[in-house]
Amino acid sequence: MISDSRDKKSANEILNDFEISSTPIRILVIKCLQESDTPLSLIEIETRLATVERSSISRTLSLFKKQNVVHSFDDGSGSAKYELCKSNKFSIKDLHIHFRCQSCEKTFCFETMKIPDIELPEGFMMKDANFVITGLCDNCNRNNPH
Amino acid sequence: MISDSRDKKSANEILNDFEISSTPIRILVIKCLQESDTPLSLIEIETRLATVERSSISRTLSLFKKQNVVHSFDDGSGSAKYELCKSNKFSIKDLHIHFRCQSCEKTFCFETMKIPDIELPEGFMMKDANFVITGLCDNCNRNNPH
DNA sequence: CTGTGTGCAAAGGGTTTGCAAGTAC
DNA sequence: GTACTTGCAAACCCTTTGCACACAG
Repeated sequence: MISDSRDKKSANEILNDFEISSTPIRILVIKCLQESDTPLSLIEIETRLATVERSSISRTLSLFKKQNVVHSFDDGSGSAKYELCKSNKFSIKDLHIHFRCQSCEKTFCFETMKIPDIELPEGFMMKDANFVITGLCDNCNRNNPH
Repeated sequence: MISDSRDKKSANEILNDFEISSTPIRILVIKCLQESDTPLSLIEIETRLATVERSSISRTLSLFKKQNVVHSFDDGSGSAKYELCKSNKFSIKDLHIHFRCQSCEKTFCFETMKIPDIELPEGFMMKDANFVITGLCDNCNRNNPH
């Protein structure tokens, strides 16, 4: 399976690790995210998993989010995007920059580009951050010269 | 008027500058944004301008956005926030970091903190960016010690 | 038998749009 | 009179929820 070369764990292993009982839909959702090269929205997952009800995916994602199996962020497209977490413990240090192409609408993870350290004003406390750059991706930039 | 000390121009002057015809609603929306110390959502503007229809504000904001009178960004609250632009020409260099407090739900502009320069992968082109930090603001942090 | 998981339909929140009446030049 | 503005109602998009059935332990 393609995904296994990249994300070592099987869907079942992930569910075990996070102490979530294994069900067909949960496995499908994890595999779907593993096999995608970009973060996906609820509806994109639904499209890929044609047999599964949107509400079931929604509930699955809520559960995954609560348990830190997935991380969600808002890429400005109008719908939240979901990606598998690398760790089962949330850390600001793991957050990376995302890029959304205005032309092909794909959202890219720049996993090596961590969100820069920001010195907040006195008293402010950072809990989470979302840094999304929009523009043209490599491919669209070449095909749509301005 | 309070706002005029901060944003030198009157609503009418702004409309003139951007070559948008002056109407009562447009003036109200600009004043509302000038008088607010935080960016506002469509619904927050509607609440402050009790007499004006939501759809009219929506159309006004669309027009303002197109003409670069206002800038909109997504703070993760579920509704887009609008703030007046400092310049009538959009520039990535003017973009600054926003902070949303999870407790009081206020969104702050950190105008002095520009969005850091990011070196994108080969071929990618930045057109816009949205960097929102969430957490606790000074005030809520003090009142809700964890 | 009891928990949990799922599908369906409906509701919800935020925003935009069609249309017709109102206004300005 | 023509073009632009506005208000109202309805539509729209994305997501969640209520409920009843199905299924596993």
